[in-house]
Amino acid sequence: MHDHNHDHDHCIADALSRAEAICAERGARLTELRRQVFELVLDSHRPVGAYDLVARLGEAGGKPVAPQTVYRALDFLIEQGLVHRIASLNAFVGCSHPQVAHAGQFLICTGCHEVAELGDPHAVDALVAGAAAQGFAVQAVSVELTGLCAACRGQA
Amino acid sequence: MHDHNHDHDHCIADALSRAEAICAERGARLTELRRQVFELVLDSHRPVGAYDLVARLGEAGGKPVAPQTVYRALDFLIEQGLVHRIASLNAFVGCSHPQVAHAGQFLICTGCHEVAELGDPHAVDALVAGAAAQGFAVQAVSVELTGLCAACRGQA
DNA sequence: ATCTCCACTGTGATACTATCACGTGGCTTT
DNA sequence: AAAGCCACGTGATAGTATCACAGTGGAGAT
Repeated sequence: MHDHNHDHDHCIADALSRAEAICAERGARLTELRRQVFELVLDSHRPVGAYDLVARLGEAGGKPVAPQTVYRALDFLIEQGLVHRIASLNAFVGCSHPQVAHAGQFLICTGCHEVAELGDPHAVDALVAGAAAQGFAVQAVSVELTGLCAACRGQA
Repeated sequence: MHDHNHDHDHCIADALSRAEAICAERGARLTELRRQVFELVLDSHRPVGAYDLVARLGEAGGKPVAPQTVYRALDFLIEQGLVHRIASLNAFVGCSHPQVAHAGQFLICTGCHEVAELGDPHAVDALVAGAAAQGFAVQAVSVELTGLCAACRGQA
């Protein structure tokens, strides 16, 4: 599955504490709802649909939650750089390195549906430079690579 | 508007004749419907929503067209490399260089909403190489840069 | 201590995007 | 001529996202 020999519980706990630190530092309010949504997004390394989150919150929390509520929480988490949106999947993933601001570069496996981040500032710089050469001022970068991860390649 | 000193009518006619040549060569059938959809997509250099196309076909063609019909035509055009899908906008644009197969790299202007293509194979190669270094086999690449084009920067 | 404001959330409706499932007709292939 | 594939028609439905308005509670000001 998604186990690349890592302690996922620890991974989640770690991300949560980092998130708390980041929000505290910025004066952003990581409310209970937002924390719950963040936890659910972190639950796997797979992208999660907004309506999946709606459903899971309904199961877990007792009282059902409206889509709007989830989208608002996601907007917050994305603003804080804790969550990324995968445009090509209409889905969301937890960020692996929320400390440093960075444009997302995602490796999306069609086999196991896991998503990894590729931290290659050089390639992004090249893209931004190329755009600048055409007079284009880049504000946001979205790089999404679809394919097969190492584990899934092995199985095939 | 979107006029960077180019003859847009000629631009469309040119794209159409190239499309016909490409399809003929491959034995792909560029039917009347598909040609109409392609023309509408080319009509501006802005991304067009599928339902925009549905509406415009309804106005122009007389008999209303179902979404499914448009999506099928778009699927065909994308397969042939004549049209690209912009995931971050859920919209479609005509391809500038249908002759050569290429992964799309798009410059999306938030000012005028025009989309240009950035043909920088080097940056893409770097991304693919970076992915390969993690054992990831890339099948498809999506690069979308949002920002301000030269013209819109000038106005601001 | 109270007031006030504003950010957060609740709630119902609605818009927008995309696909499923099934049927029909035409053109190619044999 | 028969078989079969491909494009298209059609109605329903699934999936994604936002609008508009109302209530609530906490942080800071007076």
